[in-house]
Amino acid sequence: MTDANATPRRATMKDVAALAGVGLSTVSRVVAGTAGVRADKVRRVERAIAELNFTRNDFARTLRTGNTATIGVIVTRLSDPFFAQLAHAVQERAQSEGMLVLIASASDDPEQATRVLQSVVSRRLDGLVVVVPEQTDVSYLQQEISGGTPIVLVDRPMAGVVADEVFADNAAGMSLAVDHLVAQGHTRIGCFVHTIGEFTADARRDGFVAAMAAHGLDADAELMPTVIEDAALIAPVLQAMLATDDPPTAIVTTNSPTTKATLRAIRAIDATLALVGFDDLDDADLMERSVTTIAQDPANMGQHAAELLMMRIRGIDAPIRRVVLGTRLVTRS
Amino acid sequence: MTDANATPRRATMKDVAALAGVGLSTVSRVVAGTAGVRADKVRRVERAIAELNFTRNDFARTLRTGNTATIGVIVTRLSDPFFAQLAHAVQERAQSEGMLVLIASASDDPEQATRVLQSVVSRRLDGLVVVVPEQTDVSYLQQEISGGTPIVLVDRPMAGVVADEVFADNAAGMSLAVDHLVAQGHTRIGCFVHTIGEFTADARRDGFVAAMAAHGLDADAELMPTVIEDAALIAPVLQAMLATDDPPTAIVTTNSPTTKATLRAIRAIDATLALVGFDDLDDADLMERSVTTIAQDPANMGQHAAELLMMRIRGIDAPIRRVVLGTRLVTRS
DNA sequence: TTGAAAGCGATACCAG
DNA sequence: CTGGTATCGCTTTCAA
Repeated sequence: MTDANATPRRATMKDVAALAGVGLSTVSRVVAGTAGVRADKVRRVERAIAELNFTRNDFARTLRTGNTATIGVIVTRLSDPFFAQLAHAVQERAQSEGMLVLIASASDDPEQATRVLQSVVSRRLDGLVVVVPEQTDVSYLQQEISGGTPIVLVDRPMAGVVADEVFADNAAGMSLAVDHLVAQGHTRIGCFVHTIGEFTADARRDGFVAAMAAHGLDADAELMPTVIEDAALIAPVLQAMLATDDPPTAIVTTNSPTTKATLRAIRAIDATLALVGFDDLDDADLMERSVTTIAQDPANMGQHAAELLMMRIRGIDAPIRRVVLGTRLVTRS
Repeated sequence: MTDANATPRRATMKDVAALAGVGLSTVSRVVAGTAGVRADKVRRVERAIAELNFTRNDFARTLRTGNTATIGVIVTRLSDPFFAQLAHAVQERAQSEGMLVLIASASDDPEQATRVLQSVVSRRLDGLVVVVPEQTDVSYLQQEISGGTPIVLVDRPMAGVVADEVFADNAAGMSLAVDHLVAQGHTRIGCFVHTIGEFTADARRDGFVAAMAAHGLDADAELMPTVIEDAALIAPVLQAMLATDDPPTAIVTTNSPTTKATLRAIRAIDATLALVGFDDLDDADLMERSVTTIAQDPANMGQHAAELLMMRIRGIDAPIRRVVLGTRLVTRS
């Protein structure tokens, strides 16, 4: 209240020590909760802390001790609910261990992702959960790992980085989708692949082909276009497919934007088709057309990633682990 | 590569200086990009940096300079898309200024929110964007503000904290909703309020009442129940309303979970009703029943919050500002 | 232009 | 039990 404008310098342990009439080390002990300080001194220190409104400077502490009690989560786009949930789960888990989580959003642009990743890495956090575009330059991550900073890769592997990993079982998921459709009598099934040359897209596409083969069915390349996640572009492709002699009666998609775009395309050209989408859709029950989906569980992925990281941070020296999480068929008719 | 297991100590500026054969300060200057170092020395230092794989320890830097180049964003739940988008927008804006963003998710539980908030505050970041449950204990935030850490409150005010604020114009939004329905000929309009005693809920409810009054219509208390965001609980309430002599022909809701729950309730009891929901719905175009909404723009809110914060961080000493952002009627029939 | 040296605020080892 | 004191790694005068 006195000296209202001049930003009052924050109290340090030295100030507390002076006011309490004890040594600096004693204050440090009290703050750290170390046992072995006489009760009356503890009280005096605590009173001084309250009076001066002291909070310890974590930067100094970190500089001295080297640990940050913080883990970093870098996801491609936080505005994507999948990643938001993933990040949230990591945070919840880490928090229960008293750690803080620095969440950073990297953007789809590999250049920018590299910068964000760099700036997080330079924070020397205790561990990192990483989901970035596959083209991102992550060469220095390996150095971090060998430098002792544990890293967990989620959703997709990164070339040149050997680390613990948490992935969805993409192939099994596609198998679930195909099994479901075949059980309903479909034999001409198409697969809309969201992109090419990326881990999840390729894995799901391959999974589709394998699942079809397992049923003795042919995965016709004509029915497996790589489609941009845009209804206006999907509609003509779909229409052309349906105009052939042997049109598909069902479609499987490889991610949720594609599922939504396909739903819009189907509506636009008023087609009749079964559809199974990879990744669950929120509020699918409210949709005009029911959609069966293959649900991944982002929260579960986040928990596993956090778990793995905590284990490494605690110094457990187990071999590199790859956790592959199952998916679930959510049937809606 | 040599000495593979013993975690190699990270190189420091001192190491770089030694290898490059220059003084410590020179290395610091090169790293900081300060002008006035002879080109050949710059080169030598850079070579040494590359060789030793040096990265500056930000904690030491922060300890010395006092600024973290990091802002904190605390939101109630990151798994809520609204907040995820908000946080993402802050991050994008901050990043373009070279700042990092620490995003923390606080949970709906005020106790836990308090702890998260505390731990973020103890990080002494350059600024904070805060959205926490209204019951959260934020007494110490005011100290932070007077201690020089700028804070921006988003979405809702917090008792006892005088800071810059970014809110949606809740009353005007409700007015948009009512105007729209009245223009369609509705006069008996209900309002499902998601809770009581919270800023947004109260503001929207009051806005509804005022908007009705502006049309000379009565906002019947019977038609303004406080409903839990659950279709099973809303259905009987709605059914009872419709069974009266003078049933509503339209409903306005005060947030998106309520909108969705109401959609489900309407479907469950097969009612015929117009509906306008506060907060836009993703993929509303794919829904069985079209829903007109009042859209807030979380990204815009985030940008404004970041802008305000940057301004304060730069030391602009303007009076406290309250930014009220407009909402938009998204008509779907 | 450059280097030496004094801190930033905590921790932790050592005597007492 | 307690209090000095030497760091942690960097920035920033201050002289040279």
